[in-house]
Amino acid sequence: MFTIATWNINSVRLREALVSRLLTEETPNILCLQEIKTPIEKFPAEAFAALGYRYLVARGQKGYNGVAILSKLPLEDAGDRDYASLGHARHVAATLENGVTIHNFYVPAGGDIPDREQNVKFGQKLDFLTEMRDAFHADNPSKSIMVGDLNIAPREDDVWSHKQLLKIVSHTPIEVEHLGAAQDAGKWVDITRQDIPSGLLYSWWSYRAKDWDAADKGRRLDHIWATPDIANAGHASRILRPVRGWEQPSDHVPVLASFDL
DNA sequence: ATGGTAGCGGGGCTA
Repeated sequence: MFTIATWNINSVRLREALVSRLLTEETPNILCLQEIKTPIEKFPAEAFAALGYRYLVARGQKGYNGVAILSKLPLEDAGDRDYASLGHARHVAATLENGVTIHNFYVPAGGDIPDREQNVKFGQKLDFLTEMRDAFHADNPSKSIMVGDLNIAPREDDVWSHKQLLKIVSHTPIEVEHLGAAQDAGKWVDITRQDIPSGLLYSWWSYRAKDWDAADKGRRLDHIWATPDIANAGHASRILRPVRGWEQPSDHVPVLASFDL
C-alpha cells in the first residue's frame, strides 16, 4: 500500500516549511508538486531527504511553472514532454519499482478570456489538452497514476456555482470537453470521485477573497487519476482543506489517495 | 465591469 499526494505549492522555496509540515503530518509515500517556480539546482532537496524523501524526479525553470515528484520509495526518471511546445516545465514522469508509472502535470491556467482568438493563452491550454489526448491515445497507458493541477474543474459540484462559472476559465464547456477527451483517451478513472462520488469538492480558493473560508468560492482543479487495471486498488481519497488556513499558504491544498499495490 | 492577492525579481508577467 502506498499513499500519493499532489499539491500546487506556488513556490517550493518560499513554502519549504509547509511541505515539511505536510510530509511530517501525513507521511505520504509520494508527493507530487506543481509550480515549484525554481530551477532544480535551487530545489531544497536536502530538507526533504532528511525527512526520508530521498528520491526526486523533477523539471524546473526560473520563476515559473516546474513540477517535482518526491518519494520515500525508489523512483526512476521516466522522462517528460513539452506539451503544446511551450518550452515550459509542466510535465514529468517517474516509475516505481513495482512498475507503476506516475505522471505529474501542471496544465496551463489559460488566462482570463475563454476565447482562443482573443487570448493566446486559452488556445495554448486547449492545445496542451489536445496533445495530452493524443499522447494517451498513442500510449494506451497501464499501471499508471496521473496527478496534478489540471486547472479545470470538470463537474458542476467541483465549483461553488456552476452557472456563474460557465464563462470563467477553468469551468467552460470547451475546457471540460477537452479534459474529458484526454481522460477518455487514456481510459483514466477519476480516483477522487470514485471515492467521493457526490457533493461539493474544492482544492483551490483564490487569494483575492477577503475571507476564503467564509466565502468558500472554491474549485476542484487538482486531480488524481488511475488507469482501469489499478483503479480498484485506489481508495481513501482526501482533500486537505485545513491546509488553506496554514500561515502564508498556497492557494491550492493537497489531494491524497492510497493504492493497495 | 472591475478589482481584489500572491510570487518572482527587481519591471511586468503569470496565476
